[in-house]
Amino acid sequence: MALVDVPLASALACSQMFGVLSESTLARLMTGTTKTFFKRGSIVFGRGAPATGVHVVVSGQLTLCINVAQGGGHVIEIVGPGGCVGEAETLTERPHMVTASAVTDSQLLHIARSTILAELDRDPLFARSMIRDLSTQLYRRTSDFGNVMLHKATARVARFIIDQLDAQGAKTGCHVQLPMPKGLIASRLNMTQEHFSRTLRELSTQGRIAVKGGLIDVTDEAGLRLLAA
Amino acid sequence: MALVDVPLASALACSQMFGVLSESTLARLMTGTTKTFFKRGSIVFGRGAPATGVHVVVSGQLTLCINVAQGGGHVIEIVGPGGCVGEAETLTERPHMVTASAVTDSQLLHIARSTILAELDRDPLFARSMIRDLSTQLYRRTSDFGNVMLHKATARVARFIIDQLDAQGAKTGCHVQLPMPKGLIASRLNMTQEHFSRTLRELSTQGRIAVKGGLIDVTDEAGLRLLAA
DNA sequence: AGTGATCTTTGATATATATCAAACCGCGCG
DNA sequence: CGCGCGGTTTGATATATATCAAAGATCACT
Repeated sequence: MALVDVPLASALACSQMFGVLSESTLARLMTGTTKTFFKRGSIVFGRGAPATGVHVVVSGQLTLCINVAQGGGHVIEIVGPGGCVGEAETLTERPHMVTASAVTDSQLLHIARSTILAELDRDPLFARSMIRDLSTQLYRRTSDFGNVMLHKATARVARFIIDQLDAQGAKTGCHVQLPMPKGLIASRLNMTQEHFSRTLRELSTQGRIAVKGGLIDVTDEAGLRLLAA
Repeated sequence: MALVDVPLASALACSQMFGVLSESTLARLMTGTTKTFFKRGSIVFGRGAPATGVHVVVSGQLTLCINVAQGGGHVIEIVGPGGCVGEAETLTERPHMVTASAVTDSQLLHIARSTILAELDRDPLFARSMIRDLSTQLYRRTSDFGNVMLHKATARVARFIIDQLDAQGAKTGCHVQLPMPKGLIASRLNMTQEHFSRTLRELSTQGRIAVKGGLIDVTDEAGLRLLAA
């Protein structure tokens, strides 16, 4: 898979968090920024390691896993292009609690902690951007937490499909492309691969979806949404 | 229970988040701050309601619950004096995802959203404080999430007791006072009251703890810590 | 096209946890 | 003192989910 070598600045500017910043802020941030590349399956940082800074995903996909290295633990988050990982650890000066690994070949940017801290002091707009980012992540994490605690496996799967449907937009009609191997999705939903498989089957015998490999055809969106409630 | 009526400023200054701020910042914040009081069992804000600002706990205890009003849903967080709730929702302008209710009679401070936003723009130190607070919460929430996903009930209970032990300090020796009714703790640990009760019993027949009502005597701390790993 | 490596499905079984129902206890209150 | 009531325990049972084992499918790469 050939990767376009995007210039640093424009790469940064494409991300949620850094997109709104001024030219001069970006310029200063770039000082402490390095391009990094991780092959599919490799580890970006491991649980327990000190946080050296923030990683921005330019292309590819990362998983954040709890407990074990090797991406083997439970997946708690999937991060795609424009996303950002390691903020909380960088800012609290605590070791990483999660292991980040590349699901696919991934191009990242690494912004050193000192650079982040310095810029936070310098540019109020950057601070605001960071605040927005952290708030959003906290909100999302809380939401996920609730989902796992509150709903049964079927509901979690239904919700995941619905979320994907919403995220991938109406452009695909009623089709959803699973963003990664089913095993990882299962883990993200806090269930085993086997259980996930069976749940998918169950949903499809109920006529709500049709599964063709990693492509899911949502045939009864209303019903799914009801299940996901 | 008689509550001391603490002056606004010193109350604010006692909290984690606002303690480090300058006099003038506090003065400006107080402009948008009101004292509020909630009786045991009453609801501070409900899921779905728009976030009007941040609540600071001066005395008492709040639970944050997912899904249902009445404090009946799953407890995801217990907040005591010095703690702060509603930051993420206030800053992302999204409705509350959790219901906050008072476990005991509680004195709170409410800081209006506009005040928060204005001060974030004005005082970089406040912004930094907010960033630290959000990071810490995100880190904690992630940690809790992992705990629930990864560990069995026994381990979660063990960890809870250990955490309480650490939090209440060595001053109490090896005794832990449960901070709230067992049913709520069970919910916080994502299990039923019954299961919690049985787990406690199991731990005590193993000789690791001794339970006397809401008071727990930790007789084998090392063993407990092992279980909690 | 073949071939290994990875991902996925299926089946049988074990286990953790929830649910339902009832008894029990401590405690404020009349 | 006894009464009622929220909180807690206990027991019997049901259910959701994990685990183990093996077969099947898919896909990158030769």
